Amino acid sequence: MNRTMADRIRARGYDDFQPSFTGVLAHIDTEGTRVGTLAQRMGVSRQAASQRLQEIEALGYLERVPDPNDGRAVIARHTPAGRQILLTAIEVMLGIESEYETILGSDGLKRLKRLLTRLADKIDPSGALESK
Amino acid sequence: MNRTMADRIRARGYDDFQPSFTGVLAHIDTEGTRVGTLAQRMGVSRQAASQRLQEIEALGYLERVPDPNDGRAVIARHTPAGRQILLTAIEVMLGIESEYETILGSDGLKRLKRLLTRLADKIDPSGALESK
DNA sequence: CAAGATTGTCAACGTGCTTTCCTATTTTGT
DNA sequence: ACAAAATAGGAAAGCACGTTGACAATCTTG
Repeated sequence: MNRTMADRIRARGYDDFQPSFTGVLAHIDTEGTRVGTLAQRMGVSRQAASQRLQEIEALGYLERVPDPNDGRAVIARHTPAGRQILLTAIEVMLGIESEYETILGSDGLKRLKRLLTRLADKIDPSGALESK
Repeated sequence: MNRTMADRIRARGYDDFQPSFTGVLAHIDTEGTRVGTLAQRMGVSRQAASQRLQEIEALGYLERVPDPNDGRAVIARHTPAGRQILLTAIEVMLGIESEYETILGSDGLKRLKRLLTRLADKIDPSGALESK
């Protein structure tokens, strides 16, 4: 699904969009999000999150600003272009979901989501990383 | 799930087992399977399949023999050690499934599988590769 | 206020894939 | 029968995305 999303977002003119971007964009809130928090939400290391962030920043969809409350921290937030691409991504996602709904039926899709959510919540609650 | 499997298979003494191996091992039938067929089943390029095959062969779980019916082709098949590890993998998989069953209930797991299978069958029937 | 913890990053490397190019064999059309 | 085309497999290079280890800067504590 993620790959399909990336393909279609690219097809809409965002040539350099990578599958890994969806996770980043989706986990940054409107007021911006710190790198560590983002990494946690994505279930990857801070370093990995930082790398994606840099790539996306280079394309102009995000910017990194120092956290006023913590000199160590950096806050990533959407640029206008980023909000634009986010809207596109949401459209694309809804489109894909509606295709799934055609295949599974409205109830089927709902049940699938519920089952997967339940599983994801119980299993490996925050990824296998912080076990360290 | 795949990562969990690999972790547990490693924990059972197969130190060098990689997550990508599950797909390979699972798609090779008892009489052996040609590289191209395997690639198709795995949904990757022949080259990728060939690479995994070489890694697994180096560890002694598979062997590659020339196809007697086609001088171009190569057949990959399990070695005794390969059948051994395959049994382990199946045990591990059943273990994981039973954990899922605890979370979702027996009916829940069955429904989940059915929904996912239905989706997988309709979507991208043989991977986005052979569209080329 | 020194000792320790936390935040982010750089650098190096691992895994799993793709693409491009190539050889060896088989199949086909005439 | 045989050249032309198709097919099977693989080597090499590169890419996407992650990891780990080491580090400087800043914050928090005893």
